Amino acid sequence: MTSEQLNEIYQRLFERFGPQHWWPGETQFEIIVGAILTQNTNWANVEKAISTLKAANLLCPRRLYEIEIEKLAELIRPAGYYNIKARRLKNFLAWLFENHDGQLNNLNEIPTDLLRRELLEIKGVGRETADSILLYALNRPVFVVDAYTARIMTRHGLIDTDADYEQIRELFQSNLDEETQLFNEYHALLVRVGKEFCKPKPKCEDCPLNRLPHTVETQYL
DNA sequence: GACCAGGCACATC
DNA sequence: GATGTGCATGGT
Repeated sequence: MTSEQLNEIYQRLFERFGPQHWWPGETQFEIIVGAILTQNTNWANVEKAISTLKAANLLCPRRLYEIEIEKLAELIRPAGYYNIKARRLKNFLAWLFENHDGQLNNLNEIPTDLLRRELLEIKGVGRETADSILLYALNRPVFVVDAYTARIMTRHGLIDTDADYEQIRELFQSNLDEETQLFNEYHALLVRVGKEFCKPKPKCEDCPLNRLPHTVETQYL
């Protein structure tokens, strides 16, 4: 897997789909909330929960920090796993208020690698959630790996089927220019093509990544 | 009705 | 370290 191949994949995706305008959220905090709510969950369901929070004027750190967890759980119900996700949102806010004065702006001074370690210590914030927050909410050049990324790359025979999260992230980060905008668009494009073509039971014939270098036959492994 | 969706923590071996 | 399981809603 070379830097040229990774850049070619990006070019093909961008030419086919164009800019994806990620993350679909208006504020830093909305992006963070979305990153937690979308864990193993369809984005359409997350949008319902976000709309409810927005309508209740709760999409701000202070008010979400102060609301009772039971009320929060009920409000985010459409996003699924609502009890556990309410706890995870509370865990993030506890960290923000107890360590950084409740101000997202205070995170700007922290080096990316240190901030990533801090985020990963929050119960309910794993690698993908932490990296999504870093890239899309905090504009740090961190490549986000998700289920689509891994599935696309393995199905094309471009990485080992047993490659773990950090190995896949390393592959992208070390072979691409370390630019926030490139990582942003690249991940969004992988999700875009993954939703349409790289499903568990795929219909890959018209995928723009077809024969790069895989063949249609190898996709059905 | 089965399957899937932009994960994660925890138990167990 | 690898593998299995609970968490839950809504769309196809």
